[in-house]
Amino acid sequence: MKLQQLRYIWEVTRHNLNVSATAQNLYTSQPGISKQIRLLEDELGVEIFARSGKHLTRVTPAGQAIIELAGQVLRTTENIKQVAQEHSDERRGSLSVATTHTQARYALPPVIRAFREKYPDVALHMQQGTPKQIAQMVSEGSADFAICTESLELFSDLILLPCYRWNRCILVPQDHPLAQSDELTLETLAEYPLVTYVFGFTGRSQLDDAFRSRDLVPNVVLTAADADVIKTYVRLGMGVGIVAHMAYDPELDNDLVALDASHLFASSTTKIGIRRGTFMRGYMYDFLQNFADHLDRDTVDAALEAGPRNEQALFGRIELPER
Amino acid sequence: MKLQQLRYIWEVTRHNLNVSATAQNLYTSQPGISKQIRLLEDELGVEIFARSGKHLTRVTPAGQAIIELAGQVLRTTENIKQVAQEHSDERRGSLSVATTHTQARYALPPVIRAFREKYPDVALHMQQGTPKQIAQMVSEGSADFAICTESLELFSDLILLPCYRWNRCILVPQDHPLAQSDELTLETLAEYPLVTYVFGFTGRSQLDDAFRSRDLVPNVVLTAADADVIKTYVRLGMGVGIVAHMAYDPELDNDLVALDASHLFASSTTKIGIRRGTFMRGYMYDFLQNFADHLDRDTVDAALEAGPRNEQALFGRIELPER
DNA sequence: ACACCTTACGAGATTCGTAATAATA
DNA sequence: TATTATTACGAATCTCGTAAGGTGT
Repeated sequence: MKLQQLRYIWEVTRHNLNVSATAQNLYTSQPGISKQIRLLEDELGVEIFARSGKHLTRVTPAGQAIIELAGQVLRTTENIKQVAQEHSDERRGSLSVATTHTQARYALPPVIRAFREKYPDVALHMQQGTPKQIAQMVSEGSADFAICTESLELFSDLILLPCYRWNRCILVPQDHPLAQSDELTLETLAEYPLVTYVFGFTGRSQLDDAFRSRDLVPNVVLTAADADVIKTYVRLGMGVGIVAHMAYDPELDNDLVALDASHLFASSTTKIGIRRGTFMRGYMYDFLQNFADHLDRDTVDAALEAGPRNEQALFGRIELPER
Repeated sequence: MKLQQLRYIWEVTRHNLNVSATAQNLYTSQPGISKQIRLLEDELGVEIFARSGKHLTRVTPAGQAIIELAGQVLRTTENIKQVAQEHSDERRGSLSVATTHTQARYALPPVIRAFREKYPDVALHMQQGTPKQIAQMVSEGSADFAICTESLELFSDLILLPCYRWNRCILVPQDHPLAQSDELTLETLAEYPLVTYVFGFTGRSQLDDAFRSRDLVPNVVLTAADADVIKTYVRLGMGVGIVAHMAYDPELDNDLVALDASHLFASSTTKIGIRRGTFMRGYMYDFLQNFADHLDRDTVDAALEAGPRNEQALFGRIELPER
């Protein structure tokens, strides 16, 4: 059994059992991978992939379990490398952050700036995606941190660190009737065409819940994945925008009127997801605390050690900052 | 990074940093190991072992962490092999049981016999040792099950499955004054020279506790690791024997008188310790339930899944059999 | 002086890539 | 027919064991 063989079966599975595509992705040859997989199967005495003729069609039950364990092995070897690098040069390394537009655009810039200054030799990667995609990335090990508000709960191998709470504001052009209103209600909102986030993004579910609990059907005429697009269409008079409060910039957006909507919707919590068992570099702790001050090293370690879904016990008492 | 390199650093550590001894044990050459370790250190950019001249003197802090992770990797690869074998032939495999004399001699024989009959193609290994040694073996992965009464709690990576409760009896020659007594007390016992287990063996601590709680100092004139030795010296008139009840065989030991002592000492619990994360073969579940009927597959799985030291929650309500 | 690790070197095995072959959708 | 996995084979690499060389106790 070789580490490469384990990597191959893992990667082939990740590439929908397409050996050719896997080979290209790993900059090696199809026959090389094919052969190593064969050798591993021979050594173990089990078929990992079921073949029909010359195509891999599916993973056998044994393969299922083996690939799972192979993933564990690969992640642990990754940790070994991290440990080694931490001890050889704690200022060098890499950090891969997967996040959504909202975080990348409004919450992360100051954190990233400070991090770059303190750790100029850490290669920083940011990957943008939907909440599900970024959670998947971290779960697979292709990113270190997932930062978003939704979907992280779906992956049981992620540790969740709550960071801050936030709520929404209503955006309208200055000449809009609502611009003058001082007692905003859901009922009023429901009368206007709305422009807000796509489902699955940036606390959209909390928004729907609020309307539903009053038996209202909001008239959402346009949805977008980020606030910048939403603001554009609000400016075009397409409807009333509902965005995260932090997405309103009093200077850049001074052509729009922002009305606080904290009383209309339940607040959302932005969290950071980390793969259980990840080795934490020193600069990772630093990044976390910079993003949310209550996430000091001890708290994070405790969360990483804790069993599945123990966040409540750890964070139930902490007063999260409000944005 | 190669699996062999990880195995080498792990084994060298286990052999007190003696590369030569490790090489002999692994049937390979010293230079081979030396070189692979060097290569790994070069690749990782960290020294794993500290050297003074040409001797390995100790493990570096980085090495400490790396070796720990290497152990994880090796155990996971072991699990991969087990999974493969389970799927290729569920009747073939191996089972390594580490246990003490008392279990091996009095509790295990019927279980072993039944197991051998049902699984003739499973290679069965039994290793005898002190409770600490056998716990260590399982913790290191050189045995699957640790079966004993003491010391298992000391290893936090072991899952403990309580099996049965037992207590002691007093053994005396037929002409001994105590042979007639019908109301045995600790005070009486304390008047006679005693022969019993060595400290750290077979519930010895419960025995000491009982005397101490009455402010008595037992006159222990001889200690042994097993009941057979103890009985031998009881026969020689060396003193009054205190052994596990199951160690008295009415037929073979009919020259001795056994007096029940359950009312004098707290009962002890024999447990099975399994390394957390071990892949369980089908025949392993069978072995467990054969040894203790309440250890069915679901119960065992639940215990293996549970967090550290959750045994109380799982087994608190189960009435353990008494022997 | 002994035990031990490291370096040097050569034989054997392994991996990997190219080219050719076979099978499926 | 186009795509994809397997087989064949040769070149480069790597692993491993023997023998020699230093180093510390």
